[in-house]
Amino acid sequence: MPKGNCHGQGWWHGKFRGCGYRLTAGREAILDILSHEEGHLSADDIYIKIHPKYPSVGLTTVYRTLDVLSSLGMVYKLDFGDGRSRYEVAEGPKGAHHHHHLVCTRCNRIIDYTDFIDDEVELLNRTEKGLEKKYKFKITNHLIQFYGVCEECSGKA
Amino acid sequence: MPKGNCHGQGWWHGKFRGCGYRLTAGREAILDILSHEEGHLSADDIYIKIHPKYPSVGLTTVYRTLDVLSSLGMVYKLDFGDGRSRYEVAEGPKGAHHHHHLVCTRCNRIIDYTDFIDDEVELLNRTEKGLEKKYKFKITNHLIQFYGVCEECSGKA
DNA sequence: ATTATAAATGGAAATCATTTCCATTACGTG
DNA sequence: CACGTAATGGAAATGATTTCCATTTATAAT
Repeated sequence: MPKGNCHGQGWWHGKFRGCGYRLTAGREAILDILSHEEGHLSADDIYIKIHPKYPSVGLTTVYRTLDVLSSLGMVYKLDFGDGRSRYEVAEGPKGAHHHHHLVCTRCNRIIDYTDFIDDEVELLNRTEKGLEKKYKFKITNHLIQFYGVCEECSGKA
Repeated sequence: MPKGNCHGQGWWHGKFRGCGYRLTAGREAILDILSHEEGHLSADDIYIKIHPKYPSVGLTTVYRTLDVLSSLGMVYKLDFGDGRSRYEVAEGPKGAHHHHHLVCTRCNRIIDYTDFIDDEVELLNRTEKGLEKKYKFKITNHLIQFYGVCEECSGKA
């Protein structure tokens, strides 16, 4: 039983079982890495991190699991323009705080920010309601990213 | 001289030349397609559309040109999660109207919307200013997308 | 106009993330 | 404990994008 786990095993377990998925060792390992590691991991990053402890978990399984997690809404699949998908745990019941991303187009560094999030979310909710009505579109999620040049890179001119 | 061209050749020309790029036939053809075609074209879409008229322009050149256009900020490179990049002309001096995207996660249809854009942009500008100061990050661009299920797909249940 | 030079090109081959295939294994119900 | 189905791993396939390199072309200088 991992300590400091901000999600609570019960949640994963319930979500999986409820949708007819089985909670295997590999899947737990992947979720565990995602919720304990900082940053925005690619499938390969996760594979590498898991491998020492679970050498039997293959890259294919990592991809498959990330798909499942993503379709369950437990994980967000992100694109920062570097040619590979990146994943991060979604906010669970007691989960991570809502945040958005600043993407440096020079060095590809990602900064998570939570500033102004309340205003953003408030506006987004309003916008979502309006869009849902107008386009008869059921909105489940949103993405906001700002692109630009980070402090280090702008120093380097 | 294309008619109804909402960008004006002068702009492209100036932007290219000013940055030391040469304005070749292939590059013009690509920009032309992008500014006259509806939708969010992939590199291959563009290649196919150009090919009948410019059979000598290769796919490699399409990719290269899109990179240049993208780095000049004349074209946005977008990811809608279907495994290929999509491109659209950025707003030029007299260019296309600012809009964001609704992405259907079932059928991958994209809806452009301009509703609520003014409020969004107002908030974004405020947020950008705050973020720039706090993170010493020079913001050049932003991305907003909503994900969900479109009318047709929710009918199909 | 002519030429020199560096940029741009196309086509084939290479790369690399992701998916597919399929025979084997393991979960969880009965 | 046995069964049926979901899950697995590893190799091979796929498909978008990039790289290579010999050839062509746009542009600035003559």
